[in-house]
Amino acid sequence: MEHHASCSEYHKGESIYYQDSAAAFGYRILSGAARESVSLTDGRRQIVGFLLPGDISGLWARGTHSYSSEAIVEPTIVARYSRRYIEGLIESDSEVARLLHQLALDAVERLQDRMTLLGKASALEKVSGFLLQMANRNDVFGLPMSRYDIADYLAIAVETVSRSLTGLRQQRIIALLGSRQVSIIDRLALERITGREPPISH
Amino acid sequence: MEHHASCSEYHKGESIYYQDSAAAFGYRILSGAARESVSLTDGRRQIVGFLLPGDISGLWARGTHSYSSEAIVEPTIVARYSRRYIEGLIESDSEVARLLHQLALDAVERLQDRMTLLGKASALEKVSGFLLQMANRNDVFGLPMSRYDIADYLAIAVETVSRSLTGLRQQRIIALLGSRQVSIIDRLALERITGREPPISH
DNA sequence: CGGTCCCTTGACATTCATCAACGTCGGTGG
DNA sequence: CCACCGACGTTGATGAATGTCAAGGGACCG
Repeated sequence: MEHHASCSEYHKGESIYYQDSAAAFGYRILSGAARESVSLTDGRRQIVGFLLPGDISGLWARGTHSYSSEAIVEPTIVARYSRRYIEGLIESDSEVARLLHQLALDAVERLQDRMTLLGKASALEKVSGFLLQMANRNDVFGLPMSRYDIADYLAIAVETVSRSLTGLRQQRIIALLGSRQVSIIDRLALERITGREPPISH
Repeated sequence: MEHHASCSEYHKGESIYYQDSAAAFGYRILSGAARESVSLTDGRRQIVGFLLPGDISGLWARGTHSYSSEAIVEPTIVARYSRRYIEGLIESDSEVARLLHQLALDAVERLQDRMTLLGKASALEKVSGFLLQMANRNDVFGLPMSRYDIADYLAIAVETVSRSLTGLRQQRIIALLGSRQVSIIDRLALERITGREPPISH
């Protein structure tokens, strides 16, 4: 399948694809990071997801992309696959079909996680949940995106993101090594803030 | 496939499946309605989705259900399918595989809609967007769920839902025929609110 | 009746968005 | 090298939106 892919390098801020454009390709981030966003007519922007290395994008849209996608680190390298080709493969190769189905399930799972994040009541809960999502078992990790991106992702103001982070820092729940590097000191406290209930036995 | 299904009738408030229980079955609502919810440690509840007749549930979870599901109207009739059986079918019947894949894509689409709803800034925007989602081409429709359910779905307080609705009613954008029946009078105004605008003054 | 939901409204408290100012960092050109 | 600039991040002050608390009414049911 790899020889049906083409790789491109994108600069920070550069668009990978545009909202409402024909969804002819699937994309896969090889290095760097990107954001998927919707822009509203009044200039507000809603970020619907971040793409990290290994992540797939553009495969679930029907017809046209619902979102646009832009690189957010310098540089970001992306592989592009023809969807027509992929869909042909699905028909002929049940192994590929299974893989694609699995990827769709992954997408559902991530969307559900994101939903429960947005459903949180307070800004502190949202930020804490976001950090836990970004901390993939690793207590120290980098944030490739800006505070503005985080704000638009969580649907709160930039200032509130900043204040929540300094609040967490002052309580020694996290430490910040520079503004884009986070270290979780007290993971339990973070999880308590987000408030997911432990399993109930029957 | 139908003879591998079993139908059950649920009373209002009765659980169809439980959070963290083994996801052994897929479900399909035949009549009535249900809600999918997560309960948080502090007693708050987050509703992640409503299930209306024809809707599918439980097929995307891996291992255990992330949510619990309860009937919200009296009575609610649900068909239950063994997932093991379905997964066997996927292997052997590419037609079923395609159908299931399609259903997964639908699920992604609905989750994305819901996400953009939650991403809205103001409560009025959320409620308006919710009404538009429930009004499926039909300007007059019923709301099977209570105000509390709507509140937990949109992550706002019950009182705010109520106030938003009376606000819309006072501006003659909607009419309420009893508390569970809505008639959209000015769909354009609703869409304008959802799109981007601050509250309209009177 | 008397109880229990469900819905609405009012009064008040709190959170958060907004506006404004300032600091930092990295790049760029004088 | 330094001055300047723009992007980004933080902090403070303030008002508006919304959560919280309280009360009451209506529908349904025993």
